[in-house]
Amino acid sequence: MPELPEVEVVRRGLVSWVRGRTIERVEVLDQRSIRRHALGTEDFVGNLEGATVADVVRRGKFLWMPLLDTSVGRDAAAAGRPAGRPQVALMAHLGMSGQLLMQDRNVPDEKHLKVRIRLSPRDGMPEQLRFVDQRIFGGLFVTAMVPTDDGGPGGLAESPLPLIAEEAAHIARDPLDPAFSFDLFYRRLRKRKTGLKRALLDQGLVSGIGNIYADEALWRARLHYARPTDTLRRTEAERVLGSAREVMLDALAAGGTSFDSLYVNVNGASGYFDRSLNAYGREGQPCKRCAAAGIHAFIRREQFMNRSSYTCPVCQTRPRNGRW
DNA sequence: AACGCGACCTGCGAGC
DNA sequence: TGCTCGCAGGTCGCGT
Repeated sequence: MPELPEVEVVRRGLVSWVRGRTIERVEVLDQRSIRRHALGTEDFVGNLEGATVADVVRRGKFLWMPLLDTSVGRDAAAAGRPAGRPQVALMAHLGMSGQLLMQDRNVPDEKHLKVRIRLSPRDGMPEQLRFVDQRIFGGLFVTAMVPTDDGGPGGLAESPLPLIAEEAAHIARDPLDPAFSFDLFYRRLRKRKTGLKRALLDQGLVSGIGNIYADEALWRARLHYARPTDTLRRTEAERVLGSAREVMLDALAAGGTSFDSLYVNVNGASGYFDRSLNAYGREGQPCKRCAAAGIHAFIRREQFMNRSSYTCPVCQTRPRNGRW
């Protein structure tokens, strides 16, 4: 469900509610939602209770909250480390259906409420941060903050910390990251022997792009999903990357893409970017660009990578004989 | 290195 | 009405 714009909407919504607040109590209502926390529920809860949220940071679709722990701070000082430097973070991945919601204590539990985090009181702010997840592909876990070789966590809010959550260290920077390097992306792309959409969805090459925005970026760039990456000219790679950046910024401005109540921001509201989609989910409907040029062309749906891909057969021509 | 596939889950709408 | 099927924004790990 959530791709970069949706996760960024959540991050922005969260930051003013949770930064500087202390986690008072954690309730895990479904163990499956913390299965990526290998040391179990007790360890998960123990790491969180008493810690203070320093920030909310994102890379690609991973979101985490570096944690300050006063006791860790004292230990750190004794050990000669800078006091108050986050050693761990609360990591969240929303998977296909995860939600992070800020709720008052009197709001009834959501049907798929998995984890409840009570925060220290603050005037006019909801008490609880709730993790709600229907399909349980997402989850929460505590992870170490480790030094990164590429200069910081990235995301739109550059954290001042030269550390990254360990479980996000294998994720490449995303196209909205000010430190994203097109040259590095293009060099790595040309070395791949694969199709363009597969590459766009590879979070180790470029992060944040999922099935919706891959199809939208390819449509905007007039490129086919199966185009071999090792034949892509620099201008074409710039076009598709620029399109991805544009479409995700547009979606961000619209509050994200929601087809139903599954994707909502931290206040429970849906985004409206689905009205602006040109390819995704539009099977059988006219290609708007072709229609504007007086050509009758209809968006086609095909199975690719065990999921649906939407393309215009006229303006996104399929590669022939691998010759470009 | 790349790819295909299954696993991890619940719920919805279509069709019978 | 109730059943089965296909489908859904993602990631990980296995075998080939």
